[in-house]
Amino acid sequence: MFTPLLAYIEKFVPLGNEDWDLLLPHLREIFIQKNDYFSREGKPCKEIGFIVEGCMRHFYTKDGEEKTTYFYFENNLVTDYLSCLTGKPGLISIEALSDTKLIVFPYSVLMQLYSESKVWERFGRLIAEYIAKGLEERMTGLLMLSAEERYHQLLGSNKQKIIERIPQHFIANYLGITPVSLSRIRNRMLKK
Amino acid sequence: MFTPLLAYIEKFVPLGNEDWDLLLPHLREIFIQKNDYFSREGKPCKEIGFIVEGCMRHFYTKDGEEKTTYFYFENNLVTDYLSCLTGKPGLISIEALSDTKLIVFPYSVLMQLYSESKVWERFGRLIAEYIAKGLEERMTGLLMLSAEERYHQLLGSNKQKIIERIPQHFIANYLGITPVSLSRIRNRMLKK
DNA sequence: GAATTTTCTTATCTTTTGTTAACGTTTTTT
DNA sequence: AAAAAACGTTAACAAAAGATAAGAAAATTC
Repeated sequence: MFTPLLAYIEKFVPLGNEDWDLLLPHLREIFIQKNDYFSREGKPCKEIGFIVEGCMRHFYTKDGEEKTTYFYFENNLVTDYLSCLTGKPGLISIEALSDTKLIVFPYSVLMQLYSESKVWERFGRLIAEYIAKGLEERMTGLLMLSAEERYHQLLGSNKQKIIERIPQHFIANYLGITPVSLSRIRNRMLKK
Repeated sequence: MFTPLLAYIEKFVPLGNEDWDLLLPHLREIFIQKNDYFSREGKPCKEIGFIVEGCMRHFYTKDGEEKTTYFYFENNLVTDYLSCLTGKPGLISIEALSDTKLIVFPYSVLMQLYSESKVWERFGRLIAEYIAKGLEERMTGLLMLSAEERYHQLLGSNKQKIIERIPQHFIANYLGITPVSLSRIRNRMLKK
């Protein structure tokens, strides 16, 4: 039942039975319906989720409008990382884009594991490095590429599933532009 | 001689003498003159630096032009983190903006320490988390704030030293705009 | 399956941003 | 100290992006 999470973790570190058993009792399976929330702006996020099925969007609110800045898919962790790390209320919300099945556990448990086990501490480092790597690539893209180039990059990436499932105005936000601009970019592409 | 680095590390983890002694033999003090490089695009970055004095810029080249995207100051680590993590050639260069005094050590040594000592592994996690936090905040700014808002934020931040020492066209790049646009923003501010 | 809502595109207008170039100032080099 | 290079501002024009609204298509709800 929890094996997809185990497989994910083992992409980072080899887990002995005794290590896995430290986490196992704290795992729960939950379901979040489409349009319901995993984490809400203003509330501290205290859980880590692993998406077994479904997808979610990460967005913040500005001037009353929602701006989607990230997506989460199957076989990936989902959390308001910043809120977990700082313990402060989250600046963003995470909402299910479809009915979603998750494995969740408290961040406090993970912190506990960091102290108890060398393997888990290493996992914590590798995950943080993995996240930093992703953010750095994303940020470089925002600074050095035009919106059009970013869209092309997105189309050519392994994130192509984004395109298939996600409404376009969310993708526009992800690229840092308006839906109208994205529509124009798509239009231009057709003509070439 | 190396105490500023020790103090920096101890902001993350308490270091016993035996932990510090693992790193100490690998530390070197180096000087990089203004306009010389710490790391170069196309070459793997294999060293971590700690700036004792001076400052540096992090930039990439696009269409033959340099785009500055980050700055490093005293009492902070400097490295091409992405290149260190992946082992691949760096996409960016790091150049001294003034004569700079650094303490450096090989990334390979740090990785070795991660395996040898629980304290160092924890340090690696906390540093990675710290970097991820910074990147996330920066990226959120790029996506949810206008260039003008970002400039105001920069002025009001603890990074105000950036403003004092750094040529404005570098700051413009940092904000993701052209120098001309930044000049207009500044002009508008005067009139208010 | 009809009605409603959501999503995407297109058009128009406005604002912002980029580009290029000129000019004065400051800094660096020699 | 003079010459050269780098820097910041401004202006004029072009290109891109935002705002708004209208309409068509698709998806959802009832």
